[in-house]
Amino acid sequence: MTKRSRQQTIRELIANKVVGSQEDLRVLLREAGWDVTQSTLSRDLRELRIARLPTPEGPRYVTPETLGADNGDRTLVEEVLPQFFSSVDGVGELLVLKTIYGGAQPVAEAIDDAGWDEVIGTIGGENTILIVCRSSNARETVANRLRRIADA
Amino acid sequence: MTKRSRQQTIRELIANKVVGSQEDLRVLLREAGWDVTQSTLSRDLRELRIARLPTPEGPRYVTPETLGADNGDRTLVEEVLPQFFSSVDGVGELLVLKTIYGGAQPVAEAIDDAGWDEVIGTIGGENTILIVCRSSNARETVANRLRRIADA
DNA sequence: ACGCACAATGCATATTATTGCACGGCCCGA
DNA sequence: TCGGGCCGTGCAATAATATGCATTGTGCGT
Repeated sequence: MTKRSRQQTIRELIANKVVGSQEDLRVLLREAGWDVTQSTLSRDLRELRIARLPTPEGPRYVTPETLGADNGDRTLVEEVLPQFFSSVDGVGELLVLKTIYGGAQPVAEAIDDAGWDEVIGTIGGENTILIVCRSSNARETVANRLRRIADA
Repeated sequence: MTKRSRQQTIRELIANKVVGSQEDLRVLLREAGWDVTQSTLSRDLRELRIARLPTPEGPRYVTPETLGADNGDRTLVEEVLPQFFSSVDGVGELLVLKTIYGGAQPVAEAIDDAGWDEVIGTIGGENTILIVCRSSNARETVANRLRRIADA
């Protein structure tokens, strides 16, 4: 009955159901025994810092934790690189790829998944990825490939 | 002029400015040389998976990546290094800088921001930073510089 | 018990976002 | 060269969200 428990319920609903609008949420809450207006929900969501994320299937409310984790299913280098790419440079067998802040992790993962022969492994920080290549030559190849993909 | 570059610009704007509405974004884009309608932005934001997060100061658009780490303080190497420095060592073009626990991230960022020519890139973990230098020689230069700054 | 302060909420409305539809440009195959 | 399909976009209508203001309830000090 209290505001706090209502907000707790909201958290659970958001985590477990598809909530596309505050009106959706209102209905779910009614089934759970609460009856409040959309205004209240707007304020609740703000206090809970629950974000609204647009998706191909329409808007969805998500918790910040989910937001970080749910980067969708975009694991293709071709898809993710053009969005995050900043620059590429290197020395010896080492390639250093820079991305916009927060982009290193997803891009590193995508490169890993690509399974390129020239690449031995990757390490991603916040905005920098270290790519260890098989040779200096391989480094050039990969660098060029990355540049081409980034420009797509 | 292309959709992709526009979306790239959107990402940067979202990352660096306070964007509270699609109309805000429209204005910023116009200053950057694009002129599109709010409808288009609605679609762009969906494709970019940029979320709208309610805050006490009103709604804000944020990238999923940004959500986890909100650090607005610009930091100078001279400021953070003496505070966190532990040791520096290396081999070949690689420099390994150790800091006290938790210090790697801010220091790595500060070094990035410094924009030293000898440095190709940095990756920070919890208490260790890997610095990729342009050459073995460059590594020496940087190592000495770091030591000097750390002692200040 | 009274009255004040303040949190919580609803109501009405302002502000924002989404979307159906249509149109123009482009690329491709015949 | 001529369609045909498709992508990107604007426009306008619709849907959804945020908020100013009023009201109610609750606790507290006197």
